Amino acid sequence: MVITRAGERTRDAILLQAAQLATVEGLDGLSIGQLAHASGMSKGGLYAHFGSKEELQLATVETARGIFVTEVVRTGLAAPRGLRRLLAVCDAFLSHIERRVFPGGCFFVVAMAEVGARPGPVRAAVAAQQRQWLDLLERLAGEAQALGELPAELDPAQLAFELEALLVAANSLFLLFDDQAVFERAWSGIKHRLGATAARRRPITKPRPRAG
Amino acid sequence: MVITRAGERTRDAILLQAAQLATVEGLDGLSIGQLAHASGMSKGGLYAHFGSKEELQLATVETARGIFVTEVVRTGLAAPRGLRRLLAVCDAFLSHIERRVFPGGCFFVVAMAEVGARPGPVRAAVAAQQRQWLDLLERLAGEAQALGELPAELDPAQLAFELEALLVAANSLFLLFDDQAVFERAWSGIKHRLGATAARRRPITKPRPRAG
DNA sequence: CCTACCGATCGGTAGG
DNA sequence: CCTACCGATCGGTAGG
Repeated sequence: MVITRAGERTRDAILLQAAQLATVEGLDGLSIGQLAHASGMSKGGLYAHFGSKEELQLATVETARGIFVTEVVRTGLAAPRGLRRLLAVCDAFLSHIERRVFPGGCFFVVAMAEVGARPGPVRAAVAAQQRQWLDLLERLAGEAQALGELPAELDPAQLAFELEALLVAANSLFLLFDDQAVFERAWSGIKHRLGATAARRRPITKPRPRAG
Repeated sequence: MVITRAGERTRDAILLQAAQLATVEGLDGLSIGQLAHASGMSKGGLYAHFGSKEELQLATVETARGIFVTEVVRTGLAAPRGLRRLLAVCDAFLSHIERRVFPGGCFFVVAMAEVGARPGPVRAAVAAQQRQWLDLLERLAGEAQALGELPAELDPAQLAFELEALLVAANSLFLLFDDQAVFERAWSGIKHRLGATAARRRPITKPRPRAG
């Protein structure tokens, strides 16, 4: 099978739409017909790219992972190694929520809640991403420790759990209450836990308006 | 309209089913036909109790709130006022997850993720419950403070945010990874944050097996 | 990538 | 509380 460059671009555009829509409608609530319409295609056209809804969901998770890596991981890793890098990753996470990179907040928070109780390939894909994310936080905590910027008796895995908890809480309560104050709460908790005094960068891009 | 006792019991049974199912399928994924079948009724029979799907969803949120109050709030409030009561509420929350009172974990975590980006009556109902829950944690933190069991300079609202974050993270990661170790992580974070040394009660009821 | 179609199920209603 | 039905949409397929 020959995959043309145009075909790839179409596929990418569909999956970008899918990742965005899934944070509002859910990975299951997102229907093929709805996605086809949003992409300006026919349903049949979509099935030329994805053989089944589950295949589409898996490709959507993979696309969301790519966006997450670009927006959060790479942005954070640009900071100098150690405590600053750990803080920068947390900052980048909060920033991508505040800027509404996904209209419904963190893609993986929505996905976790949706497939958490439904074993299968989609849950496995979401779990793998979450595992990598927690491992990254743990590794960065360990590096900060190695540089003497965090107490040696801290458990990096425990720290990763607590940072993840604060970040996700900010995401969920921001969406539910539409109140930016939760970012201050999360950041305050993170600083307190890490014994740091760093200030958050302000988002550069303006937050996108909520879809009516 | 006369509401018979039998009618009330039927309604309660339907809503209990709905609350349980919604934690797996979602409030939207839960269909009227599916719920009718699970309740041993016809679809038409369900519409005798609820005029629309949204009405059913609102009644389901209310039922879930009732279960949450019984399982978590009342259980926790039975402990003596102060730090012990705050810890008991957190313990009761973790226990209701561990015992799988809802098959898909905390009802309101699922609901928040689902309706967080979709304004409407259902989101408002979920937000109201969440507001009450955070207020409860804040009030209990304040009481512990008044008794001198927590430092006076702590912000009770900030504390409530952080406790909620740890509890919800335990819920989500427990479901995703099927690993009870997250309860220790959450409890460790809670104790650390509160400067407490309390041990968790072991769940009395055996965890229910996962639905295949 | 399209049109045209399949059976199944969706939320909801009529009439009893 | 039931049966019987409505139009719309679901995931998916055939054939081009």
